[in-house]
Amino acid sequence: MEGLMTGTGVPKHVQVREYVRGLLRDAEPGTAAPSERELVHQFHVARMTVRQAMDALVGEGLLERIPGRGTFVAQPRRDVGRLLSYSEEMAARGLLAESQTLLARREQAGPGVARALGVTPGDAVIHWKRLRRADGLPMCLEDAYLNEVLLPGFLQSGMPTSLYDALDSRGLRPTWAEDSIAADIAGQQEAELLEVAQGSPVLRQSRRAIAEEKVVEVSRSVYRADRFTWWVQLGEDH
Amino acid sequence: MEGLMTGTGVPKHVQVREYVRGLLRDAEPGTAAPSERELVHQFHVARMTVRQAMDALVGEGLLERIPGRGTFVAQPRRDVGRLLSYSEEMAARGLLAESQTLLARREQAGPGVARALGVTPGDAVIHWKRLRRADGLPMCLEDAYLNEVLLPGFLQSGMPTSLYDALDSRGLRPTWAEDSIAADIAGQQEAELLEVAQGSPVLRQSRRAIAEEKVVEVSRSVYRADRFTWWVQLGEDH
DNA sequence: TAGTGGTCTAGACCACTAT
DNA sequence: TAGTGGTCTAGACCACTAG
Repeated sequence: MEGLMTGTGVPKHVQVREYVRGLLRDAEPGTAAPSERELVHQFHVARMTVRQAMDALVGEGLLERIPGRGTFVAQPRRDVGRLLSYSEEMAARGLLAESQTLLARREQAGPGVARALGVTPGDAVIHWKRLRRADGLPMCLEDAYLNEVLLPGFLQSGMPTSLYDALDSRGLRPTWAEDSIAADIAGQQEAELLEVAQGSPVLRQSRRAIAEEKVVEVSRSVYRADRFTWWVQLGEDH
Repeated sequence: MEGLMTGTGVPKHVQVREYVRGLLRDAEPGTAAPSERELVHQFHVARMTVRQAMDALVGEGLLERIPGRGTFVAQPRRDVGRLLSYSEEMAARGLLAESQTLLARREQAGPGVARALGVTPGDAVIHWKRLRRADGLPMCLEDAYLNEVLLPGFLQSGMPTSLYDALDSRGLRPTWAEDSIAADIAGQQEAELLEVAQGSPVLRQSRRAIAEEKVVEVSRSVYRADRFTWWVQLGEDH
C-alpha cells in the first residue's frame, strides 16, 4: 500500500508519475504498467489525475497505451544524437582519451569569436588549445573559445580533464550544437602535432555548443582521417 | 461563433485543437491564444476538454503556457537536423542540383548490402549510381541500394529526379538516418568523375535511411571537399 | 463479461499576474 | 479585483480486447 505525501506542495499527479516511473525502472519493454483504475484505488485520486501522470510518461516515450489492453513499457526511442564529450566519444569507440593543453589563457574576444559566442568584441573569453590523444596516439587538435562570463574562475580552478563535465558541474552541459564538417589536408604544423605526413587527409569540425539557450563554447577541431570517423543520427523519432 | 461538428466521430478535443492551430497559423511568436475559459464558452465543452486540446499543442512546441498570464505562440523550436534530400541540401546552399545516372538496375543483395538493408542475401535490391552536380559542376558520387520489396516497379516507373520525393509519394519518406562521415583522398576513377586532381581531399558519407521503421536506402557518397561542407544540428531541444 | 484506455462533464480551489 | 493557467474531484458512456 502506497500513500501520497501531503503538505509538501508536490502535486499528486507528479507523485503518481514518479511512483510509476520507479516501479518500471529496469522493466523490460512490454511490461504492463498498473492500470489507471488500479492507481485510482491505490492513491485515492481521480482518474484524470492518474491520466495526467500517465500522459507525461507516454509523452516521454517511456510508456505506450494500447486501447482495450492496457499501458505498457515502450520500446526505447532511438537516441537522437546526444551530445558527447571527446572522452565519451572515445570511450564509445573503446579508446582511452587523453588531453594535453597547448594554450589556456584569458583573451579579449575578436570580432569573429565575439559574434560566434554571442558576446561583445573585447569581452573576456577563455582560449583553450589542446592536443587530444586516443590510446596514446594523436587524434585531434582542438581550438576552443569559452564564454568567460558564464564560467567565472574557470582558468583559476585548474583545467578539468573533460570540458563538458566541468560545464555540467556548473549546470551548463551543452545539450545542443551546430556543427560543420569538412574534409581537408593537414597543414604543416597540424601534421607535426598530429604526427602524420603533410598532405594527409583530415576532418575539420567547427562547433557552436549551446546550453540553457546560451552559447558556451565555439571550437574548431582537426581530426586525423585515418583514425576518426564521425557518426551522426539525423531526423526525428516517432 | 464557431461550432463543433457532430456525428462525425471526431473527438471534440481534436476539433478544438485544430481550430486553435488554424487560428494561430502564421501568427508571430508571443501572440496570445484564446484563454481556456474563452474556448469553453465558445465551444460549450468542459475545461478539461479544452486543456486536452491545448496540451497537445504545447507538447508540439506550438504553444507555451505562462501561469497567471495566458497561453502564447512559442518561439519556434530549433529544427533538429531534418533529413534533407540532395536537391534540398543544394537548394539550401543556393545551388541548382542535377543528377546523372551512371547505373540503375535490379540486383541480388550481397551479404553486406543485405545486412545493411535488413533483407536476406539474394533478395532483390535496386542498385543506383549517380553523379550529382551543383550549378553544373560535379559535387558528389552516390552509390545507393534500395529495398526493392518496398518499392515495386520503381525501376520501371522511370527514375525520379529526387529519390526522397519518390519515396515520399509512396509514404516512405525517410525521417531518420544513421550517417558516418570520414575524410579521405579521391581515388583515380572518383577523381576523374568529380573532375578533381587525384589525391584531392573528399568527404565520404555512408547512410542508412529509415522510414516507417524500415531501412529503405543504404548508400555511400563521395563529396568534393572543396565544394561541400556538411552541417549538422545535434542534441535535443527544450 | 470484465477490464482497459479514450472521451467528456460541471463544477471546485489555488497561486499568480495585471490593472 | 478580475482573469489566467495549475490542480483536482467523482462521476459517466464509449469502443475495444480478452477469456
